[in-house]
Formats: sequence, structure tokens, C-alpha cells
Amino acid sequence: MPEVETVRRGLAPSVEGQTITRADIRRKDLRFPFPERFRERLEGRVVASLGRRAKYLLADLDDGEVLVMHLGMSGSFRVEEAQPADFHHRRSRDGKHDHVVLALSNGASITYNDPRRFGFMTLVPRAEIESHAFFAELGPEPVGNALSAEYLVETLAKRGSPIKASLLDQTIIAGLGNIYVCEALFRAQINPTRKAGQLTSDEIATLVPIIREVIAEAIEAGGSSLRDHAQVSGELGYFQHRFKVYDREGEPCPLCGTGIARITQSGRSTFFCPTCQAV
DNA sequence: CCGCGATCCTGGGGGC
DNA sequence: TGCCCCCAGGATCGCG
Repeated sequence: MPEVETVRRGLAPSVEGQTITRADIRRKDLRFPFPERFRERLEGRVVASLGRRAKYLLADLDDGEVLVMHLGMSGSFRVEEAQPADFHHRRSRDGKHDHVVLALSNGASITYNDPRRFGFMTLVPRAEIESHAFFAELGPEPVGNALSAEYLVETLAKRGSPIKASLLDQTIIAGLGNIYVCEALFRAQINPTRKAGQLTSDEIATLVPIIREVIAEAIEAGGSSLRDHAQVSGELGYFQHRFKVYDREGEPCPLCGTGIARITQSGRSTFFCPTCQAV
């Protein structure tokens, strides 16, 4: 989610208030087929605002539709600002996995690139957003007041799955990804294999502000650039330099020196300190 | 109803 | 150099 918020902040100044003058849709699908008449429904529309819910980007269009976008694992946007006509030949060449290019009335263009094509774009009427399958079951956002300790205590109480899996569940908290769950559990010194329902209220009360803090720090750092993610300018995020455990298998724990462990939970890698996060 | 493994897809890195 | 296997910021589906 910090990566998505970074993309939103990078795109917003270039797209908000602009008309989409041309939509170049270069294939028929990403993860899902593009909607019917996708190009026609985008061209001529004004982007009123660019928002975010969980890991979805939401471009509010002036005809009552919302362009819903998800970056999946490898999606990225880049912005090319307006160039003088005679500088045309210097514009960056099309990348191999550039799937959608939107030209805007201010002369900028935004390009969606996604090698793995786990991302998607679709159009949903504004009035149906809340009830749409993408959004209806989402839990609270991890920053701000939406996520409370009382809520999380109550929600986790019924859970028999490991706390790691529970925090990745978007219906419990909307927007936490693998990196940030690992980092938050480390900071809270909670073992990722413990059953969610067996955490104490005190542990959960400790965890909630830590989740907010990790996410806020990561947004401020422009997200984490491991392989694909970059800001829309092409600059990398730098939160990866602040990882204490994620992607650090075998390296010493910054608190106690024990080697960081990697295990697999629900098919995803979990990194943790076996000493600081002992069961 | 739950929890988990398989799955979609391409590319990068390490071992041999 | 090349091949093969493993791994990846996500989320859904179908199974037991």
C-alpha cells in the first residue's frame, strides 16, 4: 500500500483536473479483460480526482464512472511531462510491457507498465463503488483513526490462523502487504506463527500503533523498491533500506544479533527474529 | 465457514 | 554461456 500511495501522490498533480485526450490500450486484457469500449469511455473524460482505497487507485471521472486500477505485483506508472514539439525524438522509448498510455490535455502522458500482468483496470459507476465486490468486504485502512485496537482485538479473537496470515487478510485490515506485516510483527516482537485469537489485548494494543507507524514511515520514504516498484518519476523508494527483517534471511537481528529466519506461511515468505519474536 | 495450496505471468538471480 | 529451479510488493478460487 505505501507503494500505491506513492504512485497516487506522484500521479495526482499531473492528472487531476486534466482531460484524457487519448487512451492507447495496447492489449485486450491484463489480469482481467478491459471493459467494453474502454478507450471510448476514457477519451474526453476529465479526471476530477485521484484517490486510493486499500491497494486500489481510483480515478474519479466527470461522467460518473470511476477508473479502478490495481498494480498487482509488478505494475508501475510513469509520467512524462509535456515536452516541446521539437524534443519529441528524446521522449523515452516504449517499454516492453507498456500496456496502457493515457495522453492528457496538459501535454503529459502516463504509461502503465506491468510485466506480470497481475494488475488490472476497470470502470465502475461511482454509486456502485462501495458495494462492488472489490470494496464491499475490505477492512479499515491501517493509517488514521479507522483502525482501532478494540476493533482488532474483537476481529482477531475468532481467528485460528496465524497472526501473519490474519494481518495480510484485506478484510481485516485493508492495505497491509507482506513486507509491512513482517516489519510490524518484528517491531511488536510478536511471533508470526502464533494464532491470532491467542494474542493478548495488550499485544494487539501495542501492535496497532506500530502498524500505523510502519506504514506512515514507508509512505514518507516513497515505498519499498525491491525489483519493480519505482515512483512515477522513475526514482526508487527507499524504505527497503529500513527493513529490519524483510529479505534479510541469515543477517543478524539489529536488536540481538540472532540470524533472521525465513519460513513459508500460506505460500508467502515470512521473515522474523527467532529470539526477539520467540513464541 | 475456515485455512491453505495452487494459480495467473514474466524476469532476475543463483547453482551447476 | 546456458539451462533449470526458485523466488517475487497480490488476490482469487477450489479443495478438504
